[in-house]
Amino acid sequence: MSDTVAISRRRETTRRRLLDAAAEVFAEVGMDAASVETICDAAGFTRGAFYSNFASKEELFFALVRLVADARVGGVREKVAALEAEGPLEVTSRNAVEVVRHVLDIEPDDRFGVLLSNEIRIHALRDPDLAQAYLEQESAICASVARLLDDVAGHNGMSFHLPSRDVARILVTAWDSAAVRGVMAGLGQSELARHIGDELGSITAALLVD
Amino acid sequence: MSDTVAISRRRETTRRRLLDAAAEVFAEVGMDAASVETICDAAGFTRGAFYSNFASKEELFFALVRLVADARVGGVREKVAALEAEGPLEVTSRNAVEVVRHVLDIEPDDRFGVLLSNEIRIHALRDPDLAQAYLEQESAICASVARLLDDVAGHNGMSFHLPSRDVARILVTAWDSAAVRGVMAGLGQSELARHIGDELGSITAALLVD
DNA sequence: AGATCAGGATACATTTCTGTATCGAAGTGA
DNA sequence: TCACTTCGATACAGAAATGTATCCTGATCT
Repeated sequence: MSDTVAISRRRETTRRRLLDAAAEVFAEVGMDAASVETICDAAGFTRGAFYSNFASKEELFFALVRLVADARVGGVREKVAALEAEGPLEVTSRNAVEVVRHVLDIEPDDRFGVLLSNEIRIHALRDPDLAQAYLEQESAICASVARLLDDVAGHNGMSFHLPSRDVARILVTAWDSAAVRGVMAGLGQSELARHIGDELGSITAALLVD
Repeated sequence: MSDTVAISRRRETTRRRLLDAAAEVFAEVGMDAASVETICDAAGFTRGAFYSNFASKEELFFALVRLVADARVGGVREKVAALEAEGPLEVTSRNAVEVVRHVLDIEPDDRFGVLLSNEIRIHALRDPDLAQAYLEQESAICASVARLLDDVAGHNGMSFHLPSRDVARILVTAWDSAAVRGVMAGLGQSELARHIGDELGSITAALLVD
């Protein structure tokens, strides 16, 4: 009995290492340009291990998308919960920027994350299953952000020019596009974060009614 | 003399057909998943013609990106100029939606266009040269839109909560993301256009100060 | 008309990738 | 300790893609 357990454990870590390596390779060169062998090299395995765990590169990609989506959504939920637990945030239209910096903190995306999520995005544009997963993920994230916005605004007697759900979507969208521009401009980790923060801050301020 | 002219003309149309076919194939399956042969089939040529015109698939891709970028920027400039030539647009915060529908008209992007521009985008994320081209294109488009916004707002004694350049960027960004969501949701041409229009309209209204 | 040449087609050599079938090592239970 | 199982490594065959070298056609000029 402990037999199968130990064995599945090994299998699990192998799968995981392959998935991690694949994420990196996919981010770097894209899913289509990545060969199975390249992924295996990066993971420190041979193709034997790969085909023992996945039927194809596509199957691995699907698994990876699920993993990433869950991680993202979970991460946002967590951070939002943490923010709310810190007690009511003090906000005025003046320091809205600071609040959004907190929201930004939700996902300190670096180059790697931006590349990976855009890789997922383009494949979701072509595959209905992936599209659904992508839309659900985005929707879940927006819902979390919207809740946070409601909370913050409510505790400060403020509101937005749009339903919080729309504001959330705009912010998430702007965050993504700012990240893309930042990566293209070759910004490093910290510059990237500040760049995104500034952008989101000014948008939030503009959408706030006080 | 008319020799070389006629010959270059044939060459030009061959190049063009290859570029058009490539655009379609790239949009459909992505640049990395597209084989040179597939592109040639789509264009009605063999690989001989291809390698007689391009050194590699990458070179063709670069040429295509330039073409698309120029077309986009030019298209936006044109439509904006046309809108401005129609005379001062009447705008109130009430019909801001309608004005933005005009702005939307700038580029009635269908599924094909969305796929292609996102394909270009992800490669630009990985290639510095492409990145520069991409950023310049976006910048040029935003500039046009910003001019239009200034014009419209000026003629109506209104302004925005943000510099028009920022508003333009937000709108272009939102437009892109709405298009992506629409394509993922499987919307057709007309639904897609309305979806994007609604989105941009409400954002514009929210950012308008009257 | 005949010569010439550009440009696309054909044929070929090479590389790369995939997927499967088989092997061997390491860990586990009796 | 010995048989057994699992799982990753190795070896192999086939397919697909690339790039080049050569051929062929049709248009142009004298």
